[in-house]
Parts: sequence; C-alpha cells; structure tokens
Amino acid sequence: MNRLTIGLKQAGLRLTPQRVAICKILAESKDHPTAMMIYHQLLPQFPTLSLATVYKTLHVLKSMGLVQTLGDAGDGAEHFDADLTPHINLVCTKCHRVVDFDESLIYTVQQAVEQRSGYEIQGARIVYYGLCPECRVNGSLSQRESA
Amino acid sequence: MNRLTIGLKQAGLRLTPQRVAICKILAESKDHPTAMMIYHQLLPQFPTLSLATVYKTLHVLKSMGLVQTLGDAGDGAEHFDADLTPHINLVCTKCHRVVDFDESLIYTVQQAVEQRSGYEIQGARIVYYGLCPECRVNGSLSQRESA
DNA sequence: CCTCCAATGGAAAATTGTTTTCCGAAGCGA
DNA sequence: TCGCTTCGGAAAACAATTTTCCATTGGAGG
Repeated sequence: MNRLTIGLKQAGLRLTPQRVAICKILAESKDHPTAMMIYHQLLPQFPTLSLATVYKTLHVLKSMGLVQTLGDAGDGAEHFDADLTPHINLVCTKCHRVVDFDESLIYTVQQAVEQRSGYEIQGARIVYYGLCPECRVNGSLSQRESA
Repeated sequence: MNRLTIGLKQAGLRLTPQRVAICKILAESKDHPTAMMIYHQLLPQFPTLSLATVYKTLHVLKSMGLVQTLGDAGDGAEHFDADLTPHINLVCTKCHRVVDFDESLIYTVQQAVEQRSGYEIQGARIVYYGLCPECRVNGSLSQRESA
C-alpha cells in the first residue's frame, strides 16, 4: 500500500486490483513507464485488462495530482512519473530510458523563476536529453525496445 | 533570411516559399507554435498549403537540430522552439501560452548534471507550469483558444 | 532554350497514442 | 437481499502526426 493507493482510497475511489497494480508499478518503477508499458507489464497478471483501464486510472491519478506526466521521450508516448519532488529527468535519446536525477540547485532556480516571472508555479518538467553512459559506450548497440 | 532558412539551404534543401515562410514564423514567433498554428497562420498566404507540408518541414528542421520540440503544453500538441540557447519555458496552464524565460543559473545546473551523471547532454527542456500573471488576475476569463 | 531527373508540395489514406461510449458485472449501504 | 453507483473491458471514436502517391517544379547539362 503506497502513497498512490492511499491517495485513491482517500479520494473515495474503489481500490480494485487493477488500480492497485497500476499504482504499484508507478510507485516502484524507475522506468517512468508509458500507459502501454504498464499495460504489457500487467497483462500476464490480468489477461483481460484493457488499455482503456490503464489510461483511465492514469488520468485519475494525474488529475488528483498524484503523478506527473513527463512528455514523450522521443518514442512518441507520454511517460509518467510518480516522484513529485522537484527533480531532473534524464532521457537517453538512444534507448529512451528515463531516469531521475537529483540536483539541489533546481530549488534555487525555481525560486528565482517564481519571483522574477510573476507566475504562480504549479509544477516543473526538467528534462535533459542525451546519451546515457551505457549508450555512449555501446556504439549503436543496445537499442532497447520500449517494452 | 534567418538562421533556419540558411540552415536549410546549407543542407542542400531547396528554399521553397513554403519552407521560407515556416522558418520565418518559427524564427519570429514568441508563441512557440504548434504545427497547426503555423498551418493556420500561413493559410491566407498559401491557400493550398497542406498540413503535411508543415509537418514535413518541421521534421526536417528538427532532425537537423535547428529547432527543438517542447512537448505539449496541456493542449495535446507539440510545440516548437527555434531558440536553441539554454533557457526556460514558462507554460501557462490556463491560456496555454508558452514564453521564454532567461535564468543564468541553469547553465550551472547543466554543468553539474553533465559532470555528475555521466550523460552526454544534447539538449534540455526546462518547463515550468503555472498561471501567468495575466491569468492569475483574470479569474476564469481570458481563456485563449489555440490559434 | 530544351530535356531529363531528382526533389517537392499537396491530397488523401494510414498510423498510432489517447479518449469516449456503452453495457454487463461487481461493490456497498440500507 | 435490494437497489443504486462505480467499475472494467471491448470496441468505436478521436486527433495528432506520418506516410504514400503522383503531378509539378527547379535546375544542371546538353
């Protein structure tokens, strides 16, 4: 029972096995999965699961502010992130993996932006694109299919 | 004749009126237009212009590294940015406008990320979401349709 | 100036990620 | 248990983007 699941419950939604499973994946994954990835990952466990259910659940979670969307990582699909603390996402332009990266400087940046811009900041998406150390080494190999 | 147009030419592509016009919009716009916005903006001038042409051109420009995509701004469409210098994009979650914002701190951030992560950084997308000063004031008014 | 070939723009079809609709099947309070 | 509401799932609907196909165009070479 993680933060997401608790959130759903507190919002008065039913904790169905599907929802719990989706929350679990989101909470544990380091991959910042897309809807499709979650779907495939759960299919063995819920053979009748439909993509629509995944999307619906993700939409609920997002509209409750429990997860964030990262925008696509070069693979044309929306990636989700359950880590709401300000942090940086590193996207590898070759293998399309997304990892979190902590850099305390960004707190300062956000403060500066908020003060100087006059915007009421609600969230951030800080993404750096590049080659991950692995892909830098492995020439043109190790292209990872988006699961 | 701007940087984009020159880039196209140097790449050996023909400078057709359509391409020049698209480059012009990208170079001058502060709106970070979507393909659709560019299309509508050019329709009066090129009544037979097709969206496919816009997309094709944008794709070429992007693959040449002359423009960047920002990811969607809450309106479900890809926004383009011709400003390649590191900068911050501020997205208003109400009117969906995107503006540039300069904050020199991010140079430091990028350096730190590059050194500590081992990634070969190729680009960045630094987006803050929130209410722009205008929308903060105007209650629920001033919802701007995406042109 | 004319010819030929590769590059181009446009219309329409195809793809693909995402959302909506509809309906039978639970879940839950009374 | 009864009845009302919420759910999940299948399929249809949508919408942004990409591809296909073909007539046109621009330009180099003759």
